Amino acid sequence: MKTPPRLLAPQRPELAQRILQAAKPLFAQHGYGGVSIDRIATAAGISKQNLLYYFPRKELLYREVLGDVLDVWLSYMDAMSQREDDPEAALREYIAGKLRFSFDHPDDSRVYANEVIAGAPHFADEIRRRVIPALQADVKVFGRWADKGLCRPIDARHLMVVLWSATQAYADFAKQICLVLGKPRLTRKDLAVAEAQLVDMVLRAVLLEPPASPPAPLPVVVRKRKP
Amino acid sequence: MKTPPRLLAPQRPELAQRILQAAKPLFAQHGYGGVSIDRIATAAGISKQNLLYYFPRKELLYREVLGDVLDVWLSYMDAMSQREDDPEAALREYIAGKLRFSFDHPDDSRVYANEVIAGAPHFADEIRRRVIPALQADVKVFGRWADKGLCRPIDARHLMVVLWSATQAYADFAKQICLVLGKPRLTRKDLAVAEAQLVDMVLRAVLLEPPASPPAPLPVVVRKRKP
DNA sequence: AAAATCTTTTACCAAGTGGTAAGTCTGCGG
DNA sequence: CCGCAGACTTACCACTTGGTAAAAGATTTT
Repeated sequence: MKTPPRLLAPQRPELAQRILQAAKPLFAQHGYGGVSIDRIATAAGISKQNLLYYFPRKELLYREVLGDVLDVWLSYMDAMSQREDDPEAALREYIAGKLRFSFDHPDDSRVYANEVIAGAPHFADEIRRRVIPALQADVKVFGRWADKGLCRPIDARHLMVVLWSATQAYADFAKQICLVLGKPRLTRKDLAVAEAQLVDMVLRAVLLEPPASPPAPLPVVVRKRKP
Repeated sequence: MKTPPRLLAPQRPELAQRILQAAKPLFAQHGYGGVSIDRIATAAGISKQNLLYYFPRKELLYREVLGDVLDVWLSYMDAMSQREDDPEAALREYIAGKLRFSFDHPDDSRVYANEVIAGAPHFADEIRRRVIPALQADVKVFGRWADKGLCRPIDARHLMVVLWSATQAYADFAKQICLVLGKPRLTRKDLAVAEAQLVDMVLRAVLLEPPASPPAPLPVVVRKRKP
């Protein structure tokens, strides 16, 4: 018997890993159809045919990238189910985690965004299998919180839309946000401001009794010009 | 003073218009690099060379599409400056408008999203010229509201991020939201639920005195199975 | 050292890419 | 009827696309 068709990587060959790393930012920027395997190979410092040795078809490579992306993404998202008892702590942790993901792995976020915008042509099944259940678990947590009188009865699904989109915007739309903020790129400080404000907003929407008015030293409204 | 002259808009040849219409959904789904002019031509029902007669280079066609997209987008966004006096009404109108845009012009939203995710390689200048000023005007409105004691002093820029991303998510990430909601596609009713909840959330975050607890018949938390 | 396996390169291909150049076909005013 | 400009087609081009086939190196196993 030969090596079984390897699907997911039990210790992936080093070069395969390098290829995936090279492919990620390219797929992130240009989408599946916008990159050629040749460009990826060049970016990885090898020949196209050598790349095809590790990933016989372009789509296979892409799916592998997407799979890795999803692994990382989900690993940042298990805060909600951890703190079943404490909505405030759970939500704080969740938002912080998702913003950290956007800051630390912007390309992952963009790859995923591209795939979804395109209508998830290569990954709808995987999303159904791995993302939706995770989300539904979180939605149920909200249901239990509401039952226990720990939070207001809201439609958790739409709340998750706000949470996901607002946090991922700091990765996917970073360029635009930079233009808005007038900076060349986002810093951890920017993300901290975003986090404080988003947390405050969500807690006000979710909790029965809102947090003490300004829960943290809220930032200045608009930067003043020099006098 | 008049509105700055549209570049190529004054009575565009009918066929050119049809080409742009055909190009939009393709760019929306696949991004700039993911579509060939040949596919666009076929979608428009003409030959590639005939397309090149109207748009001599691919990038020109793309920019024209982007320009149209931006026109539509901005036309849905002037609510904030209209109601200088009434934050609540202004925000309600603004969110409703942006959600209407997502529902009525999802492809426009996606084209724009793709461009920004790619780092705005073809349109950074246009964004600087047309989007950023519009946004900064809105930010200033928040500043005046705060000065007049009409709203809490928040960082309006990050609030706009939430507003933009959350509303556009219903276009860009429609596929994923459908999977989450378990429906084949989004309906006006879904958007109405989203609107009610987002409005409620934002008003709680922005206004000094939050809206009466459930401002509208809030939806059920999770749909029940049939008994 | 020989065999077997794993890795990489060379050579090649049909189809598709954005784009050019030169025609042909229409309608229309003179 | 002519000329002529705008609209469209035919023919072509160099280059890139994803992918195959096979041979040549390299490494490990026997």
